[in-house]
Amino acid sequence: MAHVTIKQIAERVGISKGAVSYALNGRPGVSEQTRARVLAVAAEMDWAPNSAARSLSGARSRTVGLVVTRPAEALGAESFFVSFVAGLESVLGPHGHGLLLQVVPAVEAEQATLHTWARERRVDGVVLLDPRVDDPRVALVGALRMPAVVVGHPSFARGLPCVWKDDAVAVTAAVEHLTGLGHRCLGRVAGPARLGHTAVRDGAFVAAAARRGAAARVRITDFSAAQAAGATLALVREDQVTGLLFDNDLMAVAGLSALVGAGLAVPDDVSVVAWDDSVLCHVTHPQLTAVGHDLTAYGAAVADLLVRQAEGEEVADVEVAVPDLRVRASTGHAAPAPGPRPWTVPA
Amino acid sequence: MAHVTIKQIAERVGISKGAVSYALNGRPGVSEQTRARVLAVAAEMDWAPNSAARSLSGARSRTVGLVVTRPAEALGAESFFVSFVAGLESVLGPHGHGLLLQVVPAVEAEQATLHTWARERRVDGVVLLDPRVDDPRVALVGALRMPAVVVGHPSFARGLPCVWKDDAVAVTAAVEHLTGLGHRCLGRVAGPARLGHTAVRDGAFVAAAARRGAAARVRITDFSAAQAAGATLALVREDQVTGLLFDNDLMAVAGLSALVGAGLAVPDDVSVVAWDDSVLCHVTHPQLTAVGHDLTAYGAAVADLLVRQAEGEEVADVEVAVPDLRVRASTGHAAPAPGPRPWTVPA
DNA sequence: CTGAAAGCGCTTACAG
DNA sequence: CTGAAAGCGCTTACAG
Repeated sequence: MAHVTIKQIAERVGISKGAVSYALNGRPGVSEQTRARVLAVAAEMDWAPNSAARSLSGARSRTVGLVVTRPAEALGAESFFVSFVAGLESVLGPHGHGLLLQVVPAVEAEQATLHTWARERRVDGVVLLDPRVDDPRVALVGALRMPAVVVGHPSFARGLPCVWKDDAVAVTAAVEHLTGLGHRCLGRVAGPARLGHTAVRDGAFVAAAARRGAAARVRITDFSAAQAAGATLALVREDQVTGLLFDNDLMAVAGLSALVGAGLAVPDDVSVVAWDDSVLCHVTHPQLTAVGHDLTAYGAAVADLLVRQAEGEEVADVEVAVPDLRVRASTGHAAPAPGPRPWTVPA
Repeated sequence: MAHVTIKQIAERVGISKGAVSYALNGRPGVSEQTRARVLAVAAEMDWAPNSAARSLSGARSRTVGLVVTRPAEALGAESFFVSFVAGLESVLGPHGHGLLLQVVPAVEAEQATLHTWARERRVDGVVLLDPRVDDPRVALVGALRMPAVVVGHPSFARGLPCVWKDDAVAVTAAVEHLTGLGHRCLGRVAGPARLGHTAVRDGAFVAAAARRGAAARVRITDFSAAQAAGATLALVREDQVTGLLFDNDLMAVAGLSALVGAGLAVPDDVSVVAWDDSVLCHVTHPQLTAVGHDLTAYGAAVADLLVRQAEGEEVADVEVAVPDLRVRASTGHAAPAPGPRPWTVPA
């Protein structure tokens, strides 16, 4: 049963290989009767097209590539990852496409991977995660003439098709939630400055706070738990912040722990808002208010755009649903009387 | 520069395509002088072998497959995932192999994927994660004559090569740590019973507790945070457990939260030991004692075995380092006087 | 040491 | 509607 080819099907049915190919691919050139017979025999023989042969004939590999850079960018995205990939697969699978995954230590290696994939014709297109400011990958895939979809804001895609969500609106909702609770001094524990979405969120954060007459402080981190904890305590102790917005769930959990460890109560002393709303937000005490989104739908939209683009279709940018704020126990009213607090005294 | 083929290299150097192939693959049949010239020209033209053509000629696709089942099994493995895959890639990349990833909703779909990959000749071999008791995939890859490596204990691999670590020894170390602190009644929050490693760990847990004269209770869960929280409270309230061992980090965090939410202190009332020791264990308060292992090395060992097997080598099972216990603040001395406690009164 | 040729399993113009 | 043939870009016996 192994290694069934169209040649064997052709012999069994008594027609040429070419006719078998037409029948199998639903193209004109064979009678419906012949087509039905071919399909039946192929199914009976458990035939499937040899992917290498198909790629070599047509131009397509029926494979899409995804490079994940680790550790910095990816660490924060661990919870992101499985859901997003599941979304990709929900579209790729039914189209018969595979997902080639590469995990690399740094961004330089990512560019080398894209170059190699292009030269080897391994993939029909690639997903570009976490676009950076002046991202070199954008120019690279252009030079390689490689179909690509940027997962992020159009301003970072510079002409490449992208799938994006409006983080600015979500940040604004979080800020208004906190100011609505009476918080007058807000802090944001952000990811690396070179990431495009950091810039978008920072800008929206500062603007939204200003509109509400609240102070806004941003601290940049590398997504690590240690830096998240440090930034959290610095914001609260040095900047008198009482309401915090984090750039992902893991940092929010790390920040929560740091606060509790410093003798501060959440939400009585400080309110905490996470970002992504993975299962982590449900396993803390108190549970975390979070900006949440549908990662699976996000991945599906990316795959859809990529497949259509690889098939030569003209595609336009896609905006998915705006992330929404899911309020839980980690956000509460600010203390009525602002002013010096015990913990502002140097430890 | 696009679409460079060996034909073009042959023309440029002035020899046949066959000779170019020999030179490029380091095979005898060309002079060293010719080989050097070919290599130089290939590099200059930025040539790389077309992967489809190479697969079609030889039998190899230079691709390895990994199927991840979601949600149940995979959810607990999210933190597991990126490190393990990074380990796989650290070996696959230098060998020029790609990793084809599929995320499927259930185990039936996983078998369909393996079948499809075999028929399409998409992969040279597959990684089988989370072996189950009487795992149907083991028989399937045998029938498909598909090279495979089982990530788990030899008793579940039934003849397939496997990479494993001695969980029983690690469980025993955790039990002895807890009994050494004076705990006389231990609980284990386990994953699904059908998973092979659940059986191994359950058995070691009960046996080790018995050797120390301690009581042992096991509660099976589906890896969800909700069931982990429920099992934790049931063990403590109904079974008078004071020392807990969890099957992964996420469940340990969920259990910790449930305990704190129920007014219990960790480690003063209950000690908690997590499993995997991902970053999650560092972002709780208190930080979690955990059984930890080197996931990247684990993945690298799997990839090494798979590549060697796909190349036709006879391979033997590989045992990687025994997971070790990393003691932190979540484990402490048991209350000296056992007996009824306040929280055993029905809430 | 080198060249000419067949073949891997498909797809796709091109004739009948 | 159908068949015979060329071609995708490699690898690999087989002759010289």
